[in-house]
Formats: sequence, structure tokens, C-alpha cells
Amino acid sequence: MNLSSVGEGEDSGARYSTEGGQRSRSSDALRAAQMYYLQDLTMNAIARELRTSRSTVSRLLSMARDTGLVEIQVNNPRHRAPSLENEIRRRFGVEAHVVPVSEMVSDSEVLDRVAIQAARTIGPLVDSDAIVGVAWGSTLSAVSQHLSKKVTHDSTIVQLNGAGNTQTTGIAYASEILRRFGQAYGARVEQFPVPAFFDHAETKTAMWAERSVIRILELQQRMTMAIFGVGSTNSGIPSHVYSGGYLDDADLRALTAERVVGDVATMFFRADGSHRDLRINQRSTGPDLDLLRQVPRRICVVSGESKISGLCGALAAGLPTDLILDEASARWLVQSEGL
Amino acid sequence: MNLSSVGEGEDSGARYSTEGGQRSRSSDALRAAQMYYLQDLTMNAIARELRTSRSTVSRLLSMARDTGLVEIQVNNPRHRAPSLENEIRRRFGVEAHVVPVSEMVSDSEVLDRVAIQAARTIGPLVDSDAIVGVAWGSTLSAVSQHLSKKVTHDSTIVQLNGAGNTQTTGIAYASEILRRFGQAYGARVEQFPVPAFFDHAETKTAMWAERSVIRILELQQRMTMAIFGVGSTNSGIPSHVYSGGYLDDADLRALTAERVVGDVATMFFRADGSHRDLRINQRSTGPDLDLLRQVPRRICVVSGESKISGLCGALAAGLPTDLILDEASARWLVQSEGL
DNA sequence: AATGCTGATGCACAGACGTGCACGAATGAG
DNA sequence: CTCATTCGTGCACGTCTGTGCATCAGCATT
Repeated sequence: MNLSSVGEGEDSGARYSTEGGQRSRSSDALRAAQMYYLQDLTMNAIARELRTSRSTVSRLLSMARDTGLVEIQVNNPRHRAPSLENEIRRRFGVEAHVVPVSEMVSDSEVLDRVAIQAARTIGPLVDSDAIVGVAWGSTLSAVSQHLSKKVTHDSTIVQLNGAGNTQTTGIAYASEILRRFGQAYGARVEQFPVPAFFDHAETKTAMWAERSVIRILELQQRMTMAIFGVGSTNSGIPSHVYSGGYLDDADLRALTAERVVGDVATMFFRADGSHRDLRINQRSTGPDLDLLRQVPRRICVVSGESKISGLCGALAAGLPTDLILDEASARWLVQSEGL
Repeated sequence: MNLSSVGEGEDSGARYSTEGGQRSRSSDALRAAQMYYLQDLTMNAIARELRTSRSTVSRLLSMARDTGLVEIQVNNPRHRAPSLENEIRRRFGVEAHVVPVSEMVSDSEVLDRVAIQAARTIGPLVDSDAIVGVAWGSTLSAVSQHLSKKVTHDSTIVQLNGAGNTQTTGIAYASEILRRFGQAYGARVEQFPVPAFFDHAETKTAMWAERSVIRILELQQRMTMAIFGVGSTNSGIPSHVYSGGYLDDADLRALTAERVVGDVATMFFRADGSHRDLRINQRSTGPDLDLLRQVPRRICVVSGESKISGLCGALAAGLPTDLILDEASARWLVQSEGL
């Protein structure tokens, strides 16, 4: 569970260096994983064969899972009855991953469970040489805490939009998310050290001509995957962007007047998906939505019914290709027949 | 564990038909699997959400595993130290899967554990539209008992060589192996109802012109995968072929005189892999080794050091592309530097 | 209607499992 | 050398999990 306890490179093990018997901690983990998951031995039996204690085997196994040595996948047979997934695919043209959650659990638990499953769903999709754009926000923060390791080469995590606001540079918050992604996949991390919104559109124009910024923008153009949540304006609980000091009162009034329903990576849109004529987007540092739509795989993580109106806008705009959301929201989405 | 208890098609469940709540046993299994393996809930928590008992959840999960709903794979990072796998690949040009087994366990347990791991290794390799050739013998029998289900379409299991001998038609034995493969992958099963060896080569020639036989031979020519063990002559424990009434004394003497070291699917070969001039092969119903070598994926399962000399011959003949064997045998193989 | 059969269920128990804790071996700094 | 730190280990405890058993609902047969 505790990623930081997992040795980064080879065995820094104290014990193994002298034992000579060619055994490293990670090779023991591999043997244990094979015996446990492939041969169905008990941990006790494995402990005897490895001449160690059962608890060590337990720890070896959890390390094997955390480091991606063991991969567990749940296949969803599509050819089954008209499931929520199928219905969403038919209606919105996105691949849905519905997280089963009974309606009795709290919102924060829903978020947590969606995040865990999102992390496990994303894992297998990240390959070597990938360029993964990552947004920030409470959803992504939760997801980032549950990523498990996977070995990739020459992959890059790039920040989708600036995180600074009038109070902080936002670095501590957004970069922590990015860092976790980078660590999980052994990827380079490219931060985007700009505020979420400029005060003046001209500043953005100027900055967008700076080479340090251009480097990030070019990376974004070559993204193979993008991971983001959605913001929703009319939600009871306003999401991070709407309450964190990023927007002033005038901005918020403008959003309402323009019938904005939500945002992805601080780029706003209306319920019909339109966004080009929104003034505020000219000051936002998020990726142009036309650019975003060119990314081959665009994964949207949504937890909680408060985000449905924003999600509908994102779907209307054709932003996600894959959608990970909790069951209750999925039902809502399907039942919002009107749209 | 008990494959026969797993419902074949949809839910024949008695309870669900009346419950109306859109829930089938298999959809419950999917939800349970997602919650258990993707969200890390305990079975108790899952039981509460599904409004059932914990033991039912336990059974749902084991069903989900058996039916291939959940797949667990152990990735072997090749870039590691000079492992046995790497050494075998380098020396013999085959992909090795070494089954970790300490030296203290009995031969029969080794066989069992190799068989379990072989079954799990083979599973992911069988796809739709595959034509899988399967031999018979004690090794394959053990493997067949541990296959877990996987949904495929239009795949075929074809028997590699006849199983009849002077005492029985061999059908009960070989067909049971085939049947298990067929059931696991939802595949058609094509038996090969001929003896393992004809008494006279002319009979084989005649039979090989029969359309019923030609149909099988044509299937064999289109195999996409072949799965077999090896027989070994000089082993302490003679394998099935050498003791089951398939060969008479004269045959056995001839094998010794010709310096035969083993067989694959009742086609014999010497230590150097040569086989064409062996008289007995003209009466064997196994696939010509040149034909076998044309199959894209050829998986050889070996358990026990007694089979090493036979295995060496098979490797010299270039028969397997993939080799699943126990660790002790793997060490022996690597240490037999002389060859 | 009565009967037997199949298969899912819950209970209860034994065994398997995860984890906080204290200990000791290796490592590095002073 | 000595001390502090780090990290892997085994123990012990409480929880979690697999499974034999008895039960019961549905279905088919007599």
C-alpha cells in the first residue's frame, strides 16, 4: 500500500548483498508471486520454500502488486445485456467504465473508490514512449494517490494547465499530483509553471511566445493520452476551480451569464459543448479543446452526481474517449434522456 | 476450483428469474470482482452492498476467476539478471517459463504445480479462431485439469496423435484431456480415432488416404498452436507411452538400438534431433515433426528431471517455441553444457 | 399431489491473511 | 570507533477468507 516503502531500483537490501545465493528481494517477490498467483500455494507453503516467514511473504506479495509485477484485470464481457456501459457507449460514443457503488455510501467514499478503480484502469493503458497530459483537481488528486507502479521507458507526464492563482503558485498542489504520476510510471514530469488564468489575455499571448512555454505546448500537441476530471458550475459543492481563488466575482457572474456548465482543465464550455466564443477561455492556460480532441485517448474521471451537468457539456463537446464514473452518476447520465 | 460447478451459459439461476432486479449471478460476479480486485473492498463490505452473505461473495469471486472474468498475470521483467529464462532463451532459442519449485517436494507435487502454472500460462495465449493441437500423456492430463475458462469464438482443439493401443481404444483417456480443453475455451473438439501406432506402415498409408483422417490432418496443418509434453526413454519412471502397452518388446529394443532418447506426440527422435530415418515413426500417428515445426506457437510442458534427455532431443529438433518446466529441470538443462 | 433432483444460500469453523510492534543487522556521518 | 538511521525480519493479534454441511426454492418426473 505504501508506495514510498518500495525500493526504487534494484535491491538496496541489506541482507541480500552478503547472502550470495543470487537472491534479491525482487526476485523473491517474483517467485512468491508465481507460487501464490500461478500455483495457488498458501503463503505458509511459500514461506517454507523461500526459508522465510509468512509475514515476509505477505509483504513480498504486496510489493509485487504495487510494483506491477502482478497485474490483475477484470474483463467486462461487452456482449452481455444492455448494461450501463453499453448504453453510454451507444448514446455518447465513449467507452464507459462504471464503478459499482451502492447508494448508501458517502460522497467521499465514492470519490475514493472511483479513484482507486480509475488508477487501476489507467495503469494498463500507459505504455512506453507515452506522453500523458494530466490535469489537476480534487478528482485527479485522489486518482494520483492510488496509482500502482508500472515500468515504462521514455514516457512523459505533462501538466495540462497552469495551477497558480492569486494566493499561491499552486505548485505544491498540482506538482504533487504530477509527481505521483511520474513516479508510478517512471516518467519524466513536465510542469507548466503559469497561473490557471491570466488577468489579461495579452499576457497569455505574450507568454505563449516564450520558448519555455512553447516547449510545454509542443509536448501537449504530441500527447498520446490525456487524463482529466470535470468541473461543474451548478454543483452544490463547487469544485476546486470555482472556490479556490482562481476566479473573481466578475468572472463567476460572467460564467453564469454565458450559461457555462463546466470546464475541463480550466477551459469552459456550455451545455451544448460550445466554447470558442467564451471570453474567459482566452485567459485560461488550459489546452484548446480542439487540440485536446486530437489526443488519441482522453480519459475523463467523474465522481458524484453534482458533476453531471458539467459532464454532459464535456460529452457534448466530444472531449473524452473514455469515461470512468460511479454507478449513480452513470444512471443519471443515461436517464437524462432529454439531451 | 470445481469447474463442473460453474454454470455454462447464462444464469440458469433459480433465484434470479423471479427477482426482477436486473441482476444475474454473473453480473453480480462482475460487480463483486470489480469491488474486490479494483476497489480493494473486503468480502464483507461487498456482501453488504450486494445484500447477500459473505460466503456467497467468496463463491462469486472464485467463479469470476474460474470463468476468466478476472485475469491475474505475473510479468517477468526480462531485463533482469542472467536468469534461467534468459539463459535458456540464449542457448536454445525458446521462450522459457520456469516454475519455481524447491527441491524438497515430491515428484507428483512438482508435476501438479507445473501443470497449474502451465494451464495459467497457456490461457492467455489461446485466442478466437485458434486451432490448438493437443497431445496426450500424464503431463497433458495434469495440465488439462487446471485450465480455467476463457471465452473464445470458433476455436478448435485437435488431437495430435492417436491414443489407441493393444488393450484399449485409448478414447476414455485421451478424449477426457481434449474435452477439458474444449470446455475451458468453448472450442470444438476434434478427436483422432486411430491407434497410437499401427502394426504395419501400410495400414497408416491406407488410412491417411481416408477422408475422415484427412480432415484431421488438414486441421493439423492449419494449427496455430500445439501443446505437448515429452517422453523420455532412459527415464527411471517410463512415461505413459513406454509402459502402457503401446509398444512391444521388439519395438523397445529397436528404440534402444537406434539411440532414441524421447518422443513428442509419439514421434521419436535421437539426442541430435534426427528422426526421419526411424522406422517406428512410419507407423506412428503423430504429426510429422517437419509439420509440427511449422506451427507458429509450440508449447512444451516438462516436469521432472527424468525427462531431460528427451527434452534435449526435442530442443535439438527445434520442436518447442515455448517451454514450461520446473526449476530443477531448468537448472539441469542449463548445466548440461556439453551438448 | 408427491417425489426426487439440482443448485444457490447462510452458518460456522478452521485456516489464511495483513499489520503494528520491537528487534537486530547493515550503512553512513561525525 | 560510536552513534543514529534505515530497512528487513519474525511475532502476535485480530480480521478476513474458503469450504463442509444442512437447508430450501424451483423444476421435472411419476
